[in-house]
Amino acid sequence: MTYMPNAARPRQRATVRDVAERAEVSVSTVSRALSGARVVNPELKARIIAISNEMGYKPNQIAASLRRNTTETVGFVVPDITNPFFPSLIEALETHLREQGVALLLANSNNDPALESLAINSLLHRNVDALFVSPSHRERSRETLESAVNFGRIIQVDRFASPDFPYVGVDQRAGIQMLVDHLTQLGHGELGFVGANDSEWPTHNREQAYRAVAGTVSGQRVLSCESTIAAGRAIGTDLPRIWPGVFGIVCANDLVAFGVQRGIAEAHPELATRFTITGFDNTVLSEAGSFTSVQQPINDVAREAISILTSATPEGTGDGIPADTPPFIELAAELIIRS
Amino acid sequence: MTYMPNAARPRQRATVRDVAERAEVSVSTVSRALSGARVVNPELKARIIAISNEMGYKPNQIAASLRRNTTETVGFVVPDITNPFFPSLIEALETHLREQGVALLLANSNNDPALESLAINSLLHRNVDALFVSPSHRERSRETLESAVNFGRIIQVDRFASPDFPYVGVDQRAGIQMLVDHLTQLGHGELGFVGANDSEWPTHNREQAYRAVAGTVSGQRVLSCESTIAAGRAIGTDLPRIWPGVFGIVCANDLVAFGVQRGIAEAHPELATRFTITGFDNTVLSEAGSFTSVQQPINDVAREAISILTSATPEGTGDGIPADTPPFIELAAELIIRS
DNA sequence: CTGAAAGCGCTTACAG
DNA sequence: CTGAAAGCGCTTACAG
Repeated sequence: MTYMPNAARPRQRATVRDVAERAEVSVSTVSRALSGARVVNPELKARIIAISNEMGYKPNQIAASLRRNTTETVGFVVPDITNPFFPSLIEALETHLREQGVALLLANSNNDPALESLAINSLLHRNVDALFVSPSHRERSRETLESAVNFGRIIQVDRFASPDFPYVGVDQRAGIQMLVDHLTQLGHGELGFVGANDSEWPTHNREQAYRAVAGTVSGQRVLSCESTIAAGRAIGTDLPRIWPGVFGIVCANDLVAFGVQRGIAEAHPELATRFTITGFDNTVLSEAGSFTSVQQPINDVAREAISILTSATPEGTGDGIPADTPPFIELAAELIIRS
Repeated sequence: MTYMPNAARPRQRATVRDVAERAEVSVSTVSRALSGARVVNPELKARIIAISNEMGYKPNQIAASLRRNTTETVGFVVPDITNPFFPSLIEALETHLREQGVALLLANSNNDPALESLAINSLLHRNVDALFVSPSHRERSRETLESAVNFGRIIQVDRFASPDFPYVGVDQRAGIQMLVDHLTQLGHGELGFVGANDSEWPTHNREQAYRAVAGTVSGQRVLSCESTIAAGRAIGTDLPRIWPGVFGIVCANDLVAFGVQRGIAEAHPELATRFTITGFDNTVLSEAGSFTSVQQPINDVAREAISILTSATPEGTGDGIPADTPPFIELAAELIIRS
């Protein structure tokens, strides 16, 4: 009951030394027996393992990290964890990493390049073995990333900001092509695109793809907004006035699509059935709104991103300049059609 | 171009020693100047800071962690990151932690107590300073948690499994009361509850609250299912047959509510407008389905959970038995009414 | 106010 | 196959 600061408390966790003393061997032998890094006499090994289990010994990963210069931890900086796409991606990454005993340090940049910079540096200084990042800003994230170029293992996922680092994402253009084809087949001669947004790589890229793929007239029909439900809703409210007679709407992502759909339903319920709204990312929102969307192969993206890491050639000039240009991988997407 | 393993590469990062040599002082002085842990001659301090910046020196947090026995990292084990409630909670926690320079190690247990056990131990062995966990299972998570009792700083958030650790969540009963009152005021004399689920603390608790709060007849009208959209949808499809004449439906959470709503809309569109479905957690799903839900004070939950940590008395017997019974905190929820 | 030294708990050359 | 020793990069009593 007396005051007892942490430092004065009896040590809670056994160390290699404790195990070594109990087993009457050297710490080296304990370490080797438990890590399997080197051959140890089988009987001795068994005895050490038994004693170690008995004592509930677990190696202190921090000490091991310091010595081995590897933390078995990777960072992931996402721009917006409340966009349901990212939890799915986090889940996929984590599942694959767990198999390799790697843990995930997560940071949310809130689509703010300044916060992102802090987050990236925070994770880097925690000596993550690798850093996955979906850059918040197509242009303004670049500087932060490139200032970390001497740390070799940064992988861009889903969003791209710098050619100096590998990228794994989805083939946006093919996805947009599928959406435009789908709308056309449904009889929508006139199309429009909602959610152009220069700051984010995917929305910007989808806009570009749309302009290239839709017809001359439809290709020019583009509205910009933030990638939020609220922004989409505001536009949806006005859409029949802005583009009279246009009912085929390609949206930059599910957030915007969902908002547009709701805006129309609220302000123009009588027109709702004439519209066909499409999204992108096939999140729970497109399921919610029952609109067509494009499914990214999230598991493959995660696996590919991780494999870049493990397959990375240990070559390099040693001064931070990689031997080859970093891979830029775009995986095929799938159209998920809904009523 | 020649093969050069990592170990042979020129050291990338400056260390205290490098800074000390360049500044012609001892490493102790560098450490003190940069950490501010002790008074250092102001001019000297300024010079050291300048040199350190120039060299781009950043302390290796792993080494500092080993020495100080604190990692400035906390773990958070969530049961289902694809339930939009948890990303919101993660975001809130991370925001508050960031202010204190603490990073978040995230693990997803996928509602699986076995995975959860692995995740908890993985984070513990990484020496997190504290561990937040939303236990996957009301009963089966308990053993895992209690086996970690010698690690003092585990906080249960949103879900409860063991009385040995603090808990912060929402007042489920008050929330359910508000929902029942709301439905009654809308003229629904007969109510039913969908989504009873013994394995999860919140759904179980909400069911209990519902039974206590709804009338004698309504209180017995309870259907069990998994906490997923799909399970809710399956029930929704059958609901008019199961409970004819009952149109006021309290659901265990937004996932179930959303599913029920869709199931009804798909299978019985003519009845859809007669139903009033309510959810819980006020996620994007209740926004999506435009149904009434209960908003948890997520920011307060996060803040409260963190403050338990910092306000923890350093008392204790030193053998893992805390001086008092751990706090059990239920914060007030808010009814969000939608059409 | 500053420095020399110890030590956090591991892993891994180096000898034998 | 095993042990004694060095060392990862810090921080912090201990002396002065």
